[in-house]
Amino acid sequence: MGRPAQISRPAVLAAALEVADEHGLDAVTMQAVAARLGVTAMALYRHVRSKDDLLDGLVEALLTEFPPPDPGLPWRERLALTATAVRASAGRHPAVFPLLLRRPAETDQARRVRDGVLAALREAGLDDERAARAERLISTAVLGYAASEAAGRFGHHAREVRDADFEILLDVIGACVDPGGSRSCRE
Amino acid sequence: MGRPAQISRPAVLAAALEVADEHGLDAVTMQAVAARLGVTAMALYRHVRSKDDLLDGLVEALLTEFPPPDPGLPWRERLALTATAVRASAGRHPAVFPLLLRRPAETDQARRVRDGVLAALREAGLDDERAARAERLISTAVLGYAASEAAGRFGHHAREVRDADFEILLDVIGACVDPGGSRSCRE
DNA sequence: TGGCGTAAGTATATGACGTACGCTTACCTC
DNA sequence: GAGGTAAGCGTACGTCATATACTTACGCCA
Repeated sequence: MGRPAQISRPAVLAAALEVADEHGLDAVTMQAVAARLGVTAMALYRHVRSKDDLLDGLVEALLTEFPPPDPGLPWRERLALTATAVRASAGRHPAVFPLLLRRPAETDQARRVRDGVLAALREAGLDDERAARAERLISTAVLGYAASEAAGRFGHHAREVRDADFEILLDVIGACVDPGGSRSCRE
Repeated sequence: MGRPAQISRPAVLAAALEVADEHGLDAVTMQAVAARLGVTAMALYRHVRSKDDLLDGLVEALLTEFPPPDPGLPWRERLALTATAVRASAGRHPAVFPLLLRRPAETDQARRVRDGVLAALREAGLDDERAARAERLISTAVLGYAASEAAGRFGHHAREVRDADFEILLDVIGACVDPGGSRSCRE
């Protein structure tokens, strides 16, 4: 019952993401997002609780962008694919990405990604505690790298340099987890 | 000549840091900082160019908090001390710290810290290019860890767990740079 | 002694922002 | 159609950063 909806929560989040991508995070105002949807700012409040809720939703939307890696692949490849997907997401949405590091990350999508990483680590032979620890460190390093890159902390460096940096980061992570690595994070 | 100053740029930054520590980054408004100093908001503009300049100053102030490690110490210890100091700074000022990852970090203090790390890495035997690369990865990992911890991304974990995580991070970094480490970031 | 220049702080105003509250609109079900 | 109800709107308020112009309080020079 009631009047038919012109907008929806996903539409609000999509519009907000567009605004952020085009004009930066500061340009994400209730009025700007509403204008893009052809409604008034107050109309958004039927679909998001507050501006903070909208920003949380943006983070969630970002994490939904990349699919989980094929579970048939070996663990190391799954880790690399996930990390690369995260980095690519940061590249597509540099303005929004830093929010990932500031917010609790206890949403459904965040859990989905984390569980995938945990599964890969357990497959690599780590017990629950060590896998949890490794996941924390790995996601911190990857998020930190992606956020730094998105924020332009490496901005004066060419793309190839940053790609090489990231490869090394993946190598170190892999070597650290791999049972064959001599100085691993497994002891 | 002119009227004697009641406030100064350092005083403004100190007041802003207090506000941030006590009530969070969002509470750092020109009015709140000014009120703490007993002046009007506009008086601050004699000492900071804009609110952004004030926030940049906050980051700078944070980096000034810890002294450079004793140059007589071995490189590995210097790295660990710097990383630990950065982490401690994040612990003291969790609200401000995330700014470090969002801002260019091309200020004097940021350069001072970076140059210290670079010197340690060159002492470890890395050439200029590899040292620069290692510095980027190391500072990203350390900043990322400290920021995550400050933002509460590991919040539900006990202090000892986080301390142990950080130790492992330092170990991995050390092993990666050390000439003796088998899978190092030096090749 | 007194005015002048000048830098510090104030007063006031503006426009953008987030959001509370109450109203209108447009659909659904009887 | 009449009523219920959810969606979107109009209006209003308080807060924010900041521009502009004013006032205050000092050192200097006559």
